Amino acid sequence: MSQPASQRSTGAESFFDDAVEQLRAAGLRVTPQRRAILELFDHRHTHMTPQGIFEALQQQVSSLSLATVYNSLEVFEEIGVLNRVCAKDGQAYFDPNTQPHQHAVCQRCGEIFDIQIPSSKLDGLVQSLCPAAVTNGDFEIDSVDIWLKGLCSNCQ
Amino acid sequence: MSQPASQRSTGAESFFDDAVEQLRAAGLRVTPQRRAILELFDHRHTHMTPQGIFEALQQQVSSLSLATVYNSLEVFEEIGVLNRVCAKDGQAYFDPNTQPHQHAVCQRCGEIFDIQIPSSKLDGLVQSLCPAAVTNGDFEIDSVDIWLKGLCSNCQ
DNA sequence: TTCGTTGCAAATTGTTTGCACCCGC
DNA sequence: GCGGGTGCAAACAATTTGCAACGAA
Repeated sequence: MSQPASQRSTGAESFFDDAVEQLRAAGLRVTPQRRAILELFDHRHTHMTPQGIFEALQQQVSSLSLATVYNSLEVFEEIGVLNRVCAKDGQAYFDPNTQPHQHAVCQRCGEIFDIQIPSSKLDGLVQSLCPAAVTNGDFEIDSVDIWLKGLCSNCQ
Repeated sequence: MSQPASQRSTGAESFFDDAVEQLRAAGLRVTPQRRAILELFDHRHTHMTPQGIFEALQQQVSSLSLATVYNSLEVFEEIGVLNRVCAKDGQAYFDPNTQPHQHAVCQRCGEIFDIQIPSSKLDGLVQSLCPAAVTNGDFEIDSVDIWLKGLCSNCQ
């Protein structure tokens, strides 16, 4: 199958290049720290916590501050380079996949996986939930967040 | 419509009575503090945070400790009297509805509403998601967590 | 009377903030 | 050089824990 292009409106090649471009477009600076965080997401294309990012980087980036990691992640979220994902463990995970998608969490290892649900299927779901779905009268549904819970292939 | 019975295997009358019965059945003590928390859930049948419960009760229950609230909630969760619900705001909410159900969150006021989705419909959804839904090969789906995001009737 | 529970305060954990110094543009 | 960014340490917020006193069974 053809790999889905993950670029945004800018049309850059990779996640990293695209992110740098969006930083510049927003008038923000491309610092070594931000570069390092983006490169990390470019290599491991997974969901990571601020703490995890910090630990992964403090070896290579001398004197990196956890506060800077938080700061950068917030910036990345604001310009749409990363998505903040709040898992049930109370921690914030950041996701380089900014396309609409859903998640599956392994109940044993805690790893978060992306799920691509065709928007048509999702729309159908929302439609089927709409009528009298919410107990308290009419609730105007804006979006749907689906979390599958179970076991990943490694933990089964 | 007939109101759905919310009792568990014990067959008690109200949420409060049922909860007390389950406490005793588990060999745990029914203290004034635990009673107060259960009564609060019995009156306001909604989702509450530990802090919110504490604030609601410290007026009537002299010298109630926040630690006790946390402690009691953990006990209630363990014996199946309450469900812990982790919302996106990072806070833990506790839900007296222990039947399988889904949630809708108002993006403005933050209130959490229960949604009753027929299990047949939910099964259908899982079925439709199962085949090749998860990017990383086979993921063994155990349960599904659905969060509708939007505006409640009050905030529209 | 006994042992589960409570209250308090201190410890943890995740995240934010204030501020002087630094460096990308 | 300017002004945004960084690092550090302190501040916060949510939650947990240690321990002596307490009280439900």
